[in-house]
Amino acid sequence: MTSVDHTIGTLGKLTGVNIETIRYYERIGLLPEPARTSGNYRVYGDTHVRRLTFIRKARDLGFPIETVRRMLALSDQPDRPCAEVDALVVEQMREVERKLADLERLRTELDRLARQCRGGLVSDCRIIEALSP
Amino acid sequence: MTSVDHTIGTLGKLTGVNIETIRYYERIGLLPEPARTSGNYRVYGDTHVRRLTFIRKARDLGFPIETVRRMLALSDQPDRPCAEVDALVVEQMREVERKLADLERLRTELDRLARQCRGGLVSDCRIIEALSP
DNA sequence: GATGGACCCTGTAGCTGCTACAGGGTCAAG
DNA sequence: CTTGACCCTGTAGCAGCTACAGGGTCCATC
Repeated sequence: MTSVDHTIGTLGKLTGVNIETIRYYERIGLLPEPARTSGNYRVYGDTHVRRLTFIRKARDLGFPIETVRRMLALSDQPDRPCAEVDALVVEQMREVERKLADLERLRTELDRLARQCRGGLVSDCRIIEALSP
Repeated sequence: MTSVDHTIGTLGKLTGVNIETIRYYERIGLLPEPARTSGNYRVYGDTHVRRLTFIRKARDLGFPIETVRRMLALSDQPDRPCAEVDALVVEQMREVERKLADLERLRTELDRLARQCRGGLVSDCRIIEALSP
């Protein structure tokens, strides 16, 4: 079993997570507090690398912090049904789809707006007009 | 010229903007400070209604506050080229398209993840696995 | 052993765009 | 004269970081 120790800087490089963000995750209890050296430096082991990698991947998929927290809790309880994890993923899918729908509506609106520009002066700008009552 | 006066509550109802938000817009200098009654109530006129409607529509299109501010400034200078307004719209389009692309990538990823669930226990959950290093 | 630079520490404030109080004042109807 | 609906200010909170300020540590080099 090869267990390597890392400073916060190394952990950041290994996982691609900003140092300040790592400390933030610790503060909100997402990442467990690591041991300290005599000089009060944080010392991370392989568990931390794994956990932080998990967090980063989940965050990259847009999962909110609180959902990541629940996922981590679940992954610590191997005898729970996988369906609980799946439900979180499905909920996130729905959320993403809601946002996609919103943005698509926006794009349509903006496109219509942009097409109305005929050059000229602000005084008879259709865009400004469209935004006015 | 019919000029009607409104309290903040009426203005909110007319424009669909939350009262607290209206005060917030005033604080950040987006909506000009209105006159006050002897009892220190804000009194809004038609200009305020127009301006706040403009703000709301622009915000609904996702324009950031600072962009709305520039748009309002432009709409106050009728002799400037309309192209400056158009540029803001085009930039917002790009922003929306960037976000759409991001979300579409997310949806694909999440979809793949969700499909991997075979039921069973967390211990051999593919989703958890996929998020682990 | 002194010095320099790269790294680490804590604590706090800022970002966006609101929203939600707490703790008060005003005003009109009944 | 009281009740209730409205208004006021000021401040804190949300998410999820990020960016300091003002210090300490560690290691290599002179």
